[in-house]
Amino acid sequence: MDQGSRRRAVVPEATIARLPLYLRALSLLSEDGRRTVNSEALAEAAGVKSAKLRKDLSHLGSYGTRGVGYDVNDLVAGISRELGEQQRCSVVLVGVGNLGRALAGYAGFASRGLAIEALLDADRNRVGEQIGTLVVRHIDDLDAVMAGSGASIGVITTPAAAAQEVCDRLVQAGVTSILNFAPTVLVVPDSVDLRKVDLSIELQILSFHEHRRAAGNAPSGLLAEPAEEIA
Amino acid sequence: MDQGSRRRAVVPEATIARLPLYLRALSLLSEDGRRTVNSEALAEAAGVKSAKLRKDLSHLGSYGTRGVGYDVNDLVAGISRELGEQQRCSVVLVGVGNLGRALAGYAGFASRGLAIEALLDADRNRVGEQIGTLVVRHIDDLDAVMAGSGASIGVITTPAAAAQEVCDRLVQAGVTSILNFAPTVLVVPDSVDLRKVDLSIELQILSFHEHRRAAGNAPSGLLAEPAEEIA
DNA sequence: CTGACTTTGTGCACTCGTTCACAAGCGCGT
DNA sequence: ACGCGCTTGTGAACGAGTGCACAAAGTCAG
Repeated sequence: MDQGSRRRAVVPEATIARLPLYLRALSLLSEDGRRTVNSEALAEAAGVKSAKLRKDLSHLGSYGTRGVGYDVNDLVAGISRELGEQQRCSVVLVGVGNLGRALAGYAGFASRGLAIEALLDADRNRVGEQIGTLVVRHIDDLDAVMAGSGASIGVITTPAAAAQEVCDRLVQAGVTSILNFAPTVLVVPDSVDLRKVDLSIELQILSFHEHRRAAGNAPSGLLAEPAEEIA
Repeated sequence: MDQGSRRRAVVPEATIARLPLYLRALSLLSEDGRRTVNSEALAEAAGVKSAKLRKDLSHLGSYGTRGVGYDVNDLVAGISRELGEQQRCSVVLVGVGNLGRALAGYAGFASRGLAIEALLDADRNRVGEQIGTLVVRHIDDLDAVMAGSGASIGVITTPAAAAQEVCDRLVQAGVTSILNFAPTVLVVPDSVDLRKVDLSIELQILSFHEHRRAAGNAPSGLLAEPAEEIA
């Protein structure tokens, strides 16, 4: 059975991470009425080098035409399929603070096949609050929510102290992928896919570069030669 | 004299990205009263392998004692210095939507030497609103704000459509590092350091793995081995 | 003081990802 | 019909990062 899965043996992780980028760039092009686009133009729109773009796309098969470029619609379809947007993936979000609200209100999800099915929180004061089209439910309703939605992805936007417990409950409820925004290290069974986003770290990295830039401006004498460093 | 700048020739980018993690783990250990910690324990607390931790730390110099481990306080001081937390880095945040609010309220910044100095928005309805200790100001006040704070880092949490214009204004106002949360590709002069965080992409990556898991159920061997160690 | 034990720091091999450069392939003009 | 000029797809070189395994360097008991 080698249906369409000839070349799709392995798609590198780094490539996967860029596909949504390409998809977004392609959507803009499509709205502009572009029918085809070459790797140079698409790469620029996505903020990558053209060679990288071509190699990435080559991993999902041959969607381009030499001498012409890529058919915008075909490519959108191809990438979408690769990302699994056919089967609308249901998401449960736990922790309706500012960040949770931000994610709940993010328009990009729905159009990408990702539907946030439920908002949960441990704070009874927040339960019942309406956000967008959803109503916040209590975390204890998790099992009921899961039964109703068949969600398989959980998003944690709780304070760090609550994250591990929430994580455990999500796992027990049958969630198989978890996206953690809480600034803490979570432990999950090997069978669960765990990703982490740490908003503060990005700023600290910038701060580092800022710092180094300032330091690098200093007189050259400071950095000097390694000279007698060894032994 | 030759203070700490002996070995700091080059610190790999990947290492820098993990330093905040170590710092957080160390803070917890410090609060628990730990005076020293070995690479094994710290690595587990930070969610990395011990060898990686040691190599990372070795890039900032020799903060460990063989046979004992690392002095928690020394290490905190060393990493903090490396990250440039001495000079409190001022941050200007533009776009006070849900995400902007979430970042503004994030407690972790202040304790890491990162101070959000100002919140700006283009929406006059939001101007004047108080968030934490700050009052939202209009984006047109940017130059005044910059003059008063000397901020060098800008954070963009506006809708995608407004991001490039905001970015340009930040650059013109003298910001030298920008963290972009808007789902769009920004163009900046080479002299400006630009980083990007795309919240929706992370979810799409999870969705992909979810999809693949469902689709590619086991051409090869069995899944996984029993869980190893879950502290 | 010495020897055994612990833990760091690091050389090396390996994997993963990026970049270059170019042959293969395709459409178009003539 | 046919070569010409584009653009893709990809082999190969390169570079960054990871993990292993061990020697170096310290502590501690006796």
